[in-house]
Amino acid sequence: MKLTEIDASNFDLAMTLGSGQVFHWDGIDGGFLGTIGDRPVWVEQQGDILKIRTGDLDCLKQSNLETDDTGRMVANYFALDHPLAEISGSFPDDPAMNAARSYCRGLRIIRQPKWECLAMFICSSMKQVAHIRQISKKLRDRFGEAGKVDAKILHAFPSATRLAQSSEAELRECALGYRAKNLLATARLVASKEADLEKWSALPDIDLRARLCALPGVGAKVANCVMLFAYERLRSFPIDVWIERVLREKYFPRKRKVTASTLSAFAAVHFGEHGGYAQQYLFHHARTAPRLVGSRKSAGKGLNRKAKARSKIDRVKRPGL
DNA sequence: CTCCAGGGATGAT
DNA sequence: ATCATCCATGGA
Repeated sequence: MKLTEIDASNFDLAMTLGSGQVFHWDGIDGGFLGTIGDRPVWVEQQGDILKIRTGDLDCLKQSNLETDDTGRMVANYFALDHPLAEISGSFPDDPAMNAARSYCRGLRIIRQPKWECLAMFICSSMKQVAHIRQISKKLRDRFGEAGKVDAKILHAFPSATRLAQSSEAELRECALGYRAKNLLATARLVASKEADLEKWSALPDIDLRARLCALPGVGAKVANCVMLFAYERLRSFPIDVWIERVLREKYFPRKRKVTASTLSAFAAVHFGEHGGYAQQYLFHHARTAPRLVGSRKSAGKGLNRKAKARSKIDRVKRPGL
């Protein structure tokens, strides 16, 4: 097995893979094992160098050394060509953004395969990252093509065609719950090319978002994730509960009646042309940065044990913690 | 506009 | 061990 090395400055592999934009990489032996499209890959960062080992899928043996493009393929996937200094320099200068910017140095928005990204974000609805990772693994192990890097076995993400041939019951066995129906319906649209994901690359943001939102299981949040992580639309600003909390706390403090559309309109103008990057930095910072002692104690928790009737009150209080 | 299904991990008790 | 909480979409 061949080892490839490439330069990767201003890049933090572990933070990038752990920031909730992609769900299938496993940390192993100081590196990460996963797939890039159909290629099994093991990658490890040592300073400004990425060390890479690749394998093949069992179904297509092709160890073709003459046309080896491993380095370019990996550099493209991790978007090492994004001008990160320029991008983070374009973020607004405000306290929340500045804290996230310095915390997330080296975090990149990667270029994911479109179908895989769309499918996983359909599965992500109402799920937390740990659980989405399990869904990804189950779908891969059950429906994906097997391959290996050295002796390590792993599976590529199944094609839309393959999932279109499965059943809702089979998908439910992968812990998808009600998402199974949406994933299956969307897989069929994609497999039939009624939804031509590659062709949609040519559409302007507005039209692309409209097409994505017309797919079963895709609303504004999922569409924005797919636009950002698979279509390189770096303005797209997905708003989930974490980001909503950040926006309300940091940018609309002590204001009630801030609607979802107010927030997305604000985000579009405040964070600018690389808003998606800004969003990812704010998201990762909010989720993983150590909190000050005392500020993380949930004041209302002891009170809401039993009464369902109180859940309404709780909901109003939550964003404040 | 509001309400709520859905289900497995997670953290509090 | 139980129990509340986390969560996006789509339909009532």
